Amino acid sequence: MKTLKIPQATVLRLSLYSRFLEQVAEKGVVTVSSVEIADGVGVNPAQVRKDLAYFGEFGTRGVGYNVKELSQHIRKILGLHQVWPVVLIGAGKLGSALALYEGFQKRSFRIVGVFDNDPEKIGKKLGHLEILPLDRLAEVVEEEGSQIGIIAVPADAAQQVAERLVGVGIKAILNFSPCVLNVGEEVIVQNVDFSVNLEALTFNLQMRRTVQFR
Amino acid sequence: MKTLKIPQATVLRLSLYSRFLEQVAEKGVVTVSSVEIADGVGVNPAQVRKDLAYFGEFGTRGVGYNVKELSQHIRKILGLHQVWPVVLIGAGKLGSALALYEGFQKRSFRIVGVFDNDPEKIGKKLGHLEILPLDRLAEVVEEEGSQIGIIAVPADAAQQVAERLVGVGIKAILNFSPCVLNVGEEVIVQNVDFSVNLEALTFNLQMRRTVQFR
DNA sequence: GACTGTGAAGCCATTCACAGCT
DNA sequence: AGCTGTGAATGGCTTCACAGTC
Repeated sequence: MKTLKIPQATVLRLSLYSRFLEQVAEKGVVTVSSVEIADGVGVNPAQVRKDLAYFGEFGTRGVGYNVKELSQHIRKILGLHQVWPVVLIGAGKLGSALALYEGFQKRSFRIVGVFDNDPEKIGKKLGHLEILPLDRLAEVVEEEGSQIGIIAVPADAAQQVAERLVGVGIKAILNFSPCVLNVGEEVIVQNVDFSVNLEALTFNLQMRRTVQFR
Repeated sequence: MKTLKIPQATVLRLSLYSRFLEQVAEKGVVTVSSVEIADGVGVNPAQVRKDLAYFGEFGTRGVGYNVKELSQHIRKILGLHQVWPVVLIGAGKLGSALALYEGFQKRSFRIVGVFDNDPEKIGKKLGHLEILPLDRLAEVVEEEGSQIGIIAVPADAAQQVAERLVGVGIKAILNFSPCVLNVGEEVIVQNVDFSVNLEALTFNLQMRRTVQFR
């Protein structure tokens, strides 16, 4: 077992496996095979086995994988054995929805600060959190030890916010704004871009209309 | 120039090119090179040229691409020369944020119906749209000719909603719920999954702490 | 017999490098 | 000289196929 050079695609799938395993664990299932996991998340069984094999030998030949055990392993691989304090920039409609989303804590994330630059919003509450002005960002990041920031501001402010986040020591950004952020190599960015995904749908719909498939 | 077998990755990038071109068009720029586009969206210039070459020869050697012209071409390739009527299921926090998001119309999408099964919400307004019960779905889809549905409901309802959408003739689904949908081959699904993306961040943060990079 | 772990093969996507046009 | 379009080379990811284990 050696680490280093894990395909990005593998990491994304681990997340899916993890959720699937927690689902079946709730139903009381004790053992699963790679075929069951594969069916559950819509991939090839060999893929599942290969993905897991990057990190060790978790299964038993002839039997399969112990659900609880594998679930724990994957959570640890993904770093979810600890709680991650996250700062959220942008308290608009999307930002508010994210701030109030209960699903984060189930996956081991905790929003520790919500920031906005609109004086109208500052001081208001989102759940148990008060919306703070951006000047308080550095302070909160330091206090809480946040390494992750979520950007939920309009496109024209996103780059500026990104730089600010990097400036206060944030190491990873989840970007919901519809633009490409320009940050140093050392900062990890993941984009959640609905338009891009919607447009993949329209492209394919159009294709099917003009070209004959299978 | 032949169609068929366009890499999925190419389609996603086209969306980025499209947005980038509209940005620079607003600034009055007339011509761009593949290098400028590449820098703008963070990819390799050869990639840009290859992506575009799947669909024709849009550039002029020695000069570059005409911004307006290329922008139009790409919009057409993505199917954005027409307006797409979209139905949205789920009027919770996320659904509401999506219903009120102004960015969709800039990209040629129009939300034509918002649905929920919570009697508390039905009848309330989201912008100019009234929240409707799910029984009205078939009617709206038919009237508006929607082919695209957005799922913004909790995980435990998502599969059921997906089947309902397929049942009324929806051909493509943008899924915001944290689960893998099981629908027929003929339905196109794109998942927007924040947890998966967040967990890619934690994985990488953890990696960097334990393993030495470059 | 059932299922994992894994080398090898196959497939797809990205990047290089250069001919060809302006 | 500058830049596109593209075959060839490379790199990465997925799937196959089977030896190994229970």
